[in-house]
Amino acid sequence: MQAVGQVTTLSTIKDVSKFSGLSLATISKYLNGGNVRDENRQRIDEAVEALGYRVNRNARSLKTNRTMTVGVVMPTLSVPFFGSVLSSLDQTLREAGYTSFVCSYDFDRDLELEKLRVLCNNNVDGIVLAAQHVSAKELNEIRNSRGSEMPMVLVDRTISGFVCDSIVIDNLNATYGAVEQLINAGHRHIGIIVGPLDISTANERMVGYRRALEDYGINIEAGARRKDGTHEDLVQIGRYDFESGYRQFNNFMDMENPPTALCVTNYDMTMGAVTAAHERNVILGKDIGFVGFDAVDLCRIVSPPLSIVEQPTQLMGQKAGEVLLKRMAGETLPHPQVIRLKSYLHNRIYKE
Amino acid sequence: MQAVGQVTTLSTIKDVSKFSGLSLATISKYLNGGNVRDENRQRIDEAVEALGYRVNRNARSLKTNRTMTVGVVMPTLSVPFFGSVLSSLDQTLREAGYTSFVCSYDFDRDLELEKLRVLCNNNVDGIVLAAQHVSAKELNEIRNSRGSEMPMVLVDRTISGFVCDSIVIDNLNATYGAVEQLINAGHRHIGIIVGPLDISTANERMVGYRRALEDYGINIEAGARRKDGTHEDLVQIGRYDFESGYRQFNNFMDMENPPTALCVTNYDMTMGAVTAAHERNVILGKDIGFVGFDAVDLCRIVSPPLSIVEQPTQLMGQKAGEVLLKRMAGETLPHPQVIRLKSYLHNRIYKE
DNA sequence: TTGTAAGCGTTATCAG
DNA sequence: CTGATAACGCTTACAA
Repeated sequence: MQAVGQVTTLSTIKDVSKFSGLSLATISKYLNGGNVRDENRQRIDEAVEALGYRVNRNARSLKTNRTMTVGVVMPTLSVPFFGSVLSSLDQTLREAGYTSFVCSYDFDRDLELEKLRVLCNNNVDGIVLAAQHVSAKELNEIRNSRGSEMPMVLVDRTISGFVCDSIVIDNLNATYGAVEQLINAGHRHIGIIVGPLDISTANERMVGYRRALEDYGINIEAGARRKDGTHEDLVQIGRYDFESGYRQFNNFMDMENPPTALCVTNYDMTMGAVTAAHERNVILGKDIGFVGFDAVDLCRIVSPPLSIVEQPTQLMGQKAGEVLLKRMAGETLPHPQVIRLKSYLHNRIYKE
Repeated sequence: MQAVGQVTTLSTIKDVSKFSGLSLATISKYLNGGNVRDENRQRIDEAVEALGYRVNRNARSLKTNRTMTVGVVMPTLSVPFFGSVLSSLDQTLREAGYTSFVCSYDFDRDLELEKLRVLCNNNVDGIVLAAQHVSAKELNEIRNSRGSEMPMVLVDRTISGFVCDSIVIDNLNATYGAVEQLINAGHRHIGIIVGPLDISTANERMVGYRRALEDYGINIEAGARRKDGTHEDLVQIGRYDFESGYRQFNNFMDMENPPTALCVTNYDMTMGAVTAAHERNVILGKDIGFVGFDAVDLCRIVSPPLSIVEQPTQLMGQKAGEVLLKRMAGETLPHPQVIRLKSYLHNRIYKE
């Protein structure tokens, strides 16, 4: 090592050893909860305090093969949904002594893979992933890219063909229930704004919509024709963002024969739709039947109040943490552990 | 090592060495961009491929004292503002070969400190922090808790007394400009909803408000009296959340002598205020002068359009990355490097 | 260009 | 209970 200025080199166990006159082994043992003579206990404490010693977690990890960290990979950090999941996930893991590090792949395919790989190389003890583009094959490869199988839990979104612990919402029944409520309120001409169909949640939500209509004997296409005679589609596919909700809502309203009710299937799109409705002076719940997603704040405040599907984000994070902790502790559980959480329908019927 | 089941133990350079018949040194050198004979190049590539070798970054870090990772600590991951900063920050760092790991302290004081400490112990090469509760003394301690001074950049929020590179908004002039515009539009009785004053941004925004009024010779207290004769305060302190904006807006409207114009100083509070206004049938920009913050989506869509202060979140993340990269590269720059970014006032004057 | 060997800061084994 | 000592997987002089 060269002398580079006045660098106060970080103190190690070796320094603590010199300072206290005890051996490395004794100190390490004590620092890891072992028993030492009371007198030595004090000497070590003093030395640690005096030198400002802090364990080098890299060195420790190299030796123990554990980092006590968990990697979390999310599509974005700009939407409240994931933030809320993260918060309870982090807390659950923290209570067990783990730290979680979050990465966003910003909806990007390559980045999704890269982030996962980097985490593995950094030796996290487990991974929580809200997956989108990555394939079952790639995930298997990643999971086996180290000695023992990397503990892994999928949240919110799953990847078809990839057998893995996962915590998801019962998306199918979420939209089923929402649409059913609209049907019960007398609607027969119901539209839906869904997300990109390569995302499992979007797919499932659409299936729930279709099934509800089927079960009640309603033809999706019925009555939806454009001026030029072609069919109008009551299923509008958005990108899970504000713009999509805004635009697709307007698309619906501009139809020859607009739906009398609408189901909008995530937070941002719900915000977009509500904004568009406000702008057009369409009163949701009154002029048109409406069920949104996630925007629970909003439904309390808008008048008349909106019907909203609420997803248990906190619980999702907590469950994900719990399952991951078990896997990391090496508990043998049936594989995969799939937990499908129920969403809650805030049902607000409009009354004159 | 004991034989624990069928664990395919992860391959190391040693394995690559055996497989290829070359020495550790040669392989390491090649893997780090050094020159080897073409023939050996191939043998190594083959071995790496065959064994699925991946470098153990812990071991590497132990040796090199670099991890090529950056720790980012934020108050929350549930608001779009930080998500947007993170996105460009991550990209900037990634282009230089660094990976960023994000932690949220969920507005919690203890957690804020803990996250910083854990990151240091994990040997990140640098830290980006949006600080709130932590003191200058604590930050100095953290910055010096290792050999060389830990490169560190503050974003959005600063800590008084802590000398550090920081990328912030010119908050003072942001509200100054906003209030000035309201004054120019003829308002003399102007209220503001600010955030918690222990957050630097909130403080600065309030100062900007006060100074604008002073400069134009307007008395803040003028005319604001409650029914019981006490003063009403045109400065309402919220918590930077939706609820605060909603409630404080209503507080203002319920005053004996409500302000004729309002400045609301972050995204969530702006959303709350807009919602409350909508609910009360108060038309912002027409019935009452209004300038919000951050909610650029909204101002495009609401009618009449809102005046909004837009913060350059992307640029903030990018600049933070750039400064941090320089520090991590050991460039000698004047310390501290403080970059104060201008916000942009979307000025929408209401016309009948 | 290649190989040998030392050492990064820990933990863990095994005598004392 | 304590203390030498050998790893952990990698990088890096230095020697060949």
